[in-house]
Amino acid sequence: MIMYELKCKGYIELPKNYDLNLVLSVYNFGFWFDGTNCFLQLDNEGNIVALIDTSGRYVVYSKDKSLKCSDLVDKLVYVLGLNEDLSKFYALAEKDPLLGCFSRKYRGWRVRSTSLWWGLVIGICQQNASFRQGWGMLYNIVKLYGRKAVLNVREYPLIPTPQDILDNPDLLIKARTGYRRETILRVARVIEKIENRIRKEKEPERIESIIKSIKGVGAYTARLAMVLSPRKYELPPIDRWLKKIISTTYGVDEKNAEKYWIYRWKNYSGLAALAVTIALDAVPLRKALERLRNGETCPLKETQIISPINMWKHMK
DNA sequence: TGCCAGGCGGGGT
DNA sequence: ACCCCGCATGGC
Repeated sequence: MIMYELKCKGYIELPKNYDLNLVLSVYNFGFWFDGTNCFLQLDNEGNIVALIDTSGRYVVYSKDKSLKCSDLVDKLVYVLGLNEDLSKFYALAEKDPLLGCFSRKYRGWRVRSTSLWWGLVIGICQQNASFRQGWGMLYNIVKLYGRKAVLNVREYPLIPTPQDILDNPDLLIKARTGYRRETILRVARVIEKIENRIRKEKEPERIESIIKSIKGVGAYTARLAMVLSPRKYELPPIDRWLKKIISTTYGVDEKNAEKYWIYRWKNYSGLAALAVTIALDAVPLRKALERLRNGETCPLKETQIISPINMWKHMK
């Protein structure tokens, strides 16, 4: 249990074209977001966390009381992407057959960024599994390892640290991660070194290749983690699902899908890839292709199916 | 029941 | 550069 010494309170000035409710909702769990209040972990260990509501009122908590409030708030601003100008991305999306609707109705969306460690675990859990299965694994991992933050009288689950997982690797089996377990353990062992090597790198290709040096982490996982953690969008995480969607939508051969995607989305290729999963509710490939045929490229409002936008309602 | 998924690496050509 | 297979698990 982590207790906190320092509290910094304030009110976020919300930028134009920024939808905080959307940012907090997408790809979140019910134990972190309830529709109004959101718990955010701002570091690897959970020593710095925040509560924020959809109006922008926040409290940042730190275990170390010698830290400065302004630095803590900077972390919050970064995680929420408050300084990120995506007007170019949404301009490209406007006339796109996949993301046209998304750009009109959801242009307030930003990535809610996480640690590189957790970004990689997210990617690994998506490998060769459906959206629902992958996020089920992640839910199990957070719940089973049981790291917690105590704020006021409430407890919030924290992401297990790499050490937590190395201390009790068998919980990964219980979390139903299957053969992905070995890859998660390899990441846990080297993540600190990887982070240090990446720190001095700027080029996305270099960063990707450093991350890919971990066995079991390929282009898809490395690139997804680059989108989710350091907000680097140049390289798209393209899996079988998106590859097929690209080739049917734009009429390009599957083996040219990535090249075409980058030509189309420039330095926002990674962001666009993630946005498509939101726009199509991450439905399995068959259904996604059917929806494209019917021109249904906006997220659905119905709450029956679990989707990136409403999974917080289902996974509490 | 027996497939087959938002990957990946190893082993073949 | 390709192609092909197996891999835990869950859903259909």
